[in-house]
Amino acid sequence: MAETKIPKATAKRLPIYYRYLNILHDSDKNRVSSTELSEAVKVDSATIRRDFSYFGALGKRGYGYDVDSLLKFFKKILNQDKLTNAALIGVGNLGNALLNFNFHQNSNVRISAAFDVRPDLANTVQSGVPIYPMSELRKQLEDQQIKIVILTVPESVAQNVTDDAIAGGVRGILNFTPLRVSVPTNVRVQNVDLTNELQTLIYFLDHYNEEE
Amino acid sequence: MAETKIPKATAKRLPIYYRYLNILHDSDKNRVSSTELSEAVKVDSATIRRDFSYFGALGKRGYGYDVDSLLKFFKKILNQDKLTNAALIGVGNLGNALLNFNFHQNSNVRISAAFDVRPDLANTVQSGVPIYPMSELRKQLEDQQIKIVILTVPESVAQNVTDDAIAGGVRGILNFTPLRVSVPTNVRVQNVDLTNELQTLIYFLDHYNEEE
DNA sequence: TTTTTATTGAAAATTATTTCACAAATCGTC
DNA sequence: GACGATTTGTGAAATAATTTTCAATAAAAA
Repeated sequence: MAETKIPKATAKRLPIYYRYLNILHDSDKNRVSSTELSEAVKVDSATIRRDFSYFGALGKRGYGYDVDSLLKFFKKILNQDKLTNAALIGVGNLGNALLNFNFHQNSNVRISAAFDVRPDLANTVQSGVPIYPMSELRKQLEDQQIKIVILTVPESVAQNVTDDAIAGGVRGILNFTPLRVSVPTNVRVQNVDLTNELQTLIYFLDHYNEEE
Repeated sequence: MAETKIPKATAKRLPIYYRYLNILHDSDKNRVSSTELSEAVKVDSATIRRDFSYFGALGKRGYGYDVDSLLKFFKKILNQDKLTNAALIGVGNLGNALLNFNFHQNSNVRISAAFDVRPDLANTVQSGVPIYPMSELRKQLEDQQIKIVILTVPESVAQNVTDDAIAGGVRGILNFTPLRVSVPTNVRVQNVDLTNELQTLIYFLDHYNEEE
C-alpha cells in the first residue's frame, strides 16, 4: 500500500506543495523550479527536491518540474481525486466555525455529518450538514462509512466519544481537545491544540530571540 | 535570555507538560514520575526526562518529580505567571469562534483587541473584545504594546496585514491562513492550517496502515 | 539497619531529517 | 551541433531528535 514509506516530515509537507501547485496551475504556469517553490512555501529547495525524490524522478534536470503532471501526481498521492467524507463531533463554538469553514473549497474533504448532545440541535441541519444526536454516533459512522472525525467536544467527554467513534470504524481523528486521547495503534490522531500553539509561540518569542 | 537553547521539539512539548501538571496540582497530587506523565501526555518517558534535563536536575532519583515545584518552574519558563495580550485580526467565521474560545481559562493569554474590515463591526464589542477598523491596526498594536496576533483573514490580504502588524511591533503570529507569510527573521510564525492537517491525516491513513 | 524497589540523569547509540555540493541532464541560443 | 546557463537527483556530511542503557540515589520494606 505504501510506496516504501516516506518520512513523516515529508508527508506533512505534501499538502503544502499540493496547495501551491494548484495555485500555479490556476495561473496557467506550466513549469516550476524547486527554488521558486521554495520561496512560496518556505521550505529549503534541497528539502523539496529530496521530498519529491522519494516518489521517483519527477522533474527534469535543467528544466524543473512540470506543474500539471506534478499536480496530478500529488492529487493521486493525497487522495484528492476522490471525495472524502468526515464527521464533526461537537457543534459548539469551534465546531460551528468548522462547519462553515469550507474544507471542500480547498480540498476534496467535506463534513457530511455532525453530532451533538444538545437536544435542540439534534435532527436539524446546520450549514447544510445534518446534525445527529450523540446516541447515533456509532451507527451513523458505520452506515456512512466515515473514517475520519473532527473532534470538538469538551475535554471531559473526549475519551468516551473517541472510543465510540473508533467502535464505529473511525481510523483518523483531528483532535481539537487538549486531551491526548488513547487510541489503538491502527488509529491516527492529529492534535490541533490552540492554547498550546499560543504558548509555544510565546516561549519562542521569549527564548529564541533575534535568530532562526 | 535563553537558557542555552532548548531543542525546538522539546519547546513544543512544554505546554503539554505544563497543562498536565496543572491537572495533577488541581487533584492534589504532589508527586509524579516520568512514566506516569508519559501515559497521560503520550510522550515516551525517556523523552520527558531528557526534555526536563535541559533545564537542570528537576527530579529526584527513586522518587520522581515534585508537582508543585515543577509546575512553578514551567509556569515561569512559559511566561504563564504574567498575562499576555494578543490581538485577533479578522473577525469572520473562525475569528469569531476564537474570540469565544476561552484562551484565558487554560492559559494566561487573552485576546484584548480585534480588527476587521467590515464597517458594521468596527467600534463594536464582541464577546467582550473591542473591534477596531483595520485602519487602526498599526496604531493600536503600538499603543497597546501587543506582540502577538492571531491571523484569521482571507488569504488574499494575509501578507499585507502581516506586514502592517509587524510594522506595529508584532513579534509572533499564529497564522490560520494557508499562505506561508514572509516575515523578518526576528518574527516567529506558527502555522495552523486546518485543510493541511486533514490532508496529512488522510495521507497517513492511506499509506501508514497498521503500525506506528 | 540492610535490602529491595523505584526512578532519575546522563552518556552513548540509534534513528530521522536537513543541508551541502556537485555530476549529470536538459534547455535555449548561436 | 557545440556552448553556456539551469536545475535536478543524490551521495555524503551535518544536524536534530529519540531511545537505550545503566550507574547513582531515594524511598519503602524487611
